[in-house]
Amino acid sequence: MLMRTVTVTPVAPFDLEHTAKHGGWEDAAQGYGRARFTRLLGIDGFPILVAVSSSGNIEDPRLDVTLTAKSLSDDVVRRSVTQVSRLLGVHQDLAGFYAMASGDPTLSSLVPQLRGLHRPQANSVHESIVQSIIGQQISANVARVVRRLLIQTYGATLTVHDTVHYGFPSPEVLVNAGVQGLRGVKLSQRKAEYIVDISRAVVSGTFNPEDLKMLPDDEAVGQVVMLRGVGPWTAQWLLVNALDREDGFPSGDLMLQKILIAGRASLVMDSDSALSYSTRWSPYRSYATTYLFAGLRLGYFREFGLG
DNA sequence: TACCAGGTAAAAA
DNA sequence: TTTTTACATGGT
Repeated sequence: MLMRTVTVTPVAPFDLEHTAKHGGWEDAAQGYGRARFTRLLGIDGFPILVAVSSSGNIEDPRLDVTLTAKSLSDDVVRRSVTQVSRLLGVHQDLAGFYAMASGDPTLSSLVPQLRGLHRPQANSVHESIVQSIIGQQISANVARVVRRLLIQTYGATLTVHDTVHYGFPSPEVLVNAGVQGLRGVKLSQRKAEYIVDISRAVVSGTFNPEDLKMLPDDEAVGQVVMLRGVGPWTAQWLLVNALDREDGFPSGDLMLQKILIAGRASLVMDSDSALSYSTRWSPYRSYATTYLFAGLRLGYFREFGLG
């Protein structure tokens, strides 16, 4: 087993714990513990374990990225570092969002507590779509159980220091697992069909998910909702979680609607009124979304019965 | 026991 | 065109 360490300098301010622990979905393929972010990547189909720790501070951040794999060419190292930089959103400039948030009644007290939180990005567009389909209509806790089962059943593995690390299953593996295989990890018949169909389209080249990154927001949404199993909620989360757009807003999200009600003591909130309310945060709505959910995980809305 | 949860597609009206 | 309904399952 080989190891290499590379230093990455994020755009300040950057807080690794906030970004890796509170910024996105929990996931059996990646996680934060002992002041380190770990993730198993697949580069050219070979598993690469990535571990990231902070060696600077929030205002002068530096990240030590350690790669572990059976072989590590310079090219693999370079691509792995590029990928993990994307995962942690190190290039994102928070200044515009912070300026907007300082004058906003809902965000002004929350945002300083999360200073340095960047928006984590999914490992791939395909992975983000699959994660979202799993999460449709079920609670975050149930979704976590299903995701862990899927990843530990079908993901690639790499054992380092007697610890087994899991990667997220590739489209090929999900096609081979088939609908029956996915039902076995507690997915519904319908969600299993969605995931197999979309994965098959990726494998066959009918659908090239990474091409969405080159499209404007509305065109990317228009393309992805044509997939069976992907609706507006999934498409909007994709803008935030995988396409690295600054102004996505999943207005149909029930939990987000509840957060908005809590923040403004409003009586009712549906998708349209949530979208209407959110325009005050434009063009930084992806940041607002990420910060609100991070606040939720930290118990910031507990007084309103949330979290 | 019932009901809800970071929705969606398909059927029914 | 708009309104229901089925879907799976862990937590409360």
